Amino acid sequence: MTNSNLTTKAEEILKAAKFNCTKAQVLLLKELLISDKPLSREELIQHMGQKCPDTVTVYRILERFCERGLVHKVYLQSRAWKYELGHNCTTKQCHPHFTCSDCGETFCLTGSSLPLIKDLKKGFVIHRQQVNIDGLCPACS
Amino acid sequence: MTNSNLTTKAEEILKAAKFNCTKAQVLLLKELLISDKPLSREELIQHMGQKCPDTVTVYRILERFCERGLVHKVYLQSRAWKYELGHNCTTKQCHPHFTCSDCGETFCLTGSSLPLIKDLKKGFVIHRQQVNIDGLCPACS
DNA sequence: GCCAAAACTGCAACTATATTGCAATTCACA
DNA sequence: TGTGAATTGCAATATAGTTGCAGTTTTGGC
Ligand SMILES: [Mn+2]
Ligand SMILES: [Mn+2]
Ligand SMILES: [Zn+2]
Ligand SMILES: [Zn+2]
Repeated sequence: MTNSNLTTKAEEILKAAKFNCTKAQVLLLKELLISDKPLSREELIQHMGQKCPDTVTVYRILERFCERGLVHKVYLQSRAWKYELGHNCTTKQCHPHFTCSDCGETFCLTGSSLPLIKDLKKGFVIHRQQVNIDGLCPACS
Repeated sequence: MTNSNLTTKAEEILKAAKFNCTKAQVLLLKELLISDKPLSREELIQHMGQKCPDTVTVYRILERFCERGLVHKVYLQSRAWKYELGHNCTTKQCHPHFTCSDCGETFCLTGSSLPLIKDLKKGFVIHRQQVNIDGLCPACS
């Protein structure tokens, strides 16, 4: 996809979700669109290079995106939160993630899934089920 | 279980895992033994009261316990890590956790489980699978 | 295109969480 | 009981995320 097509796509997504097409939001969304794994604030900032908005702005954009479900936080071993688009997830279930204990790399297992948990006691309402697997990746095993 | 029995139990566990029975390690392990959910460093310190060891010591003990598998870190929404004994978990799978988006309470779903993920690409080696569910607890739904 | 209101941004200060270095203390075990 | 190894406390430091506020950009109506 050309950079210009990518920009258009990002703008369309923002409009559809009723976000303003500010430079910072478009730039950040483009990074999320081309990533094949969840990214930390730090990683996003590195990828965005010189045009990168302020750290605080990055956090605030991510928070806004999360509030409306455009983006998910993924809770992994790393101390820093990671963020990814929600588009590979069903209503109640995110695809599983695999993190290598050795090299630290995280992989999105978009092809795999587990059933939603059953037999929850009365009164529990599931919003989203996340699966995280620790282990060794092909490069490290 | 009386407090003295609990102490004995903690000491036995420590010895079995080749840990020294220091005051701090016994005290901390006792807190983990009586908890029905994963606890943060902050929560552990509050529970331990005046006899509580230094914050740094708490972190270091937890780290040592984790290294040898006595304790697991649980990765939840909260920014602070949470810790629990590994004794409710099988080799490759921890019991699922449910965290209420409203009140923030975390529940150990020791009665439920999901199958281990299948069809992982060649070369991936699973160490541990964690399942985290966000939603509403009975009190909040 | 121009304007006002709303949304967004950057900077500085701040909070929360975890780590490191090092000297002092405690523990296991002979 | 004495000794080396393991553990601990304290102070300093690092890392991750938040808040307040003034200034800028964006949108939507004209
Ligand atoms: Mn993913
Ligand atoms: Mn648990
Ligand atoms: Zn690896
Ligand atoms: Zn609740």
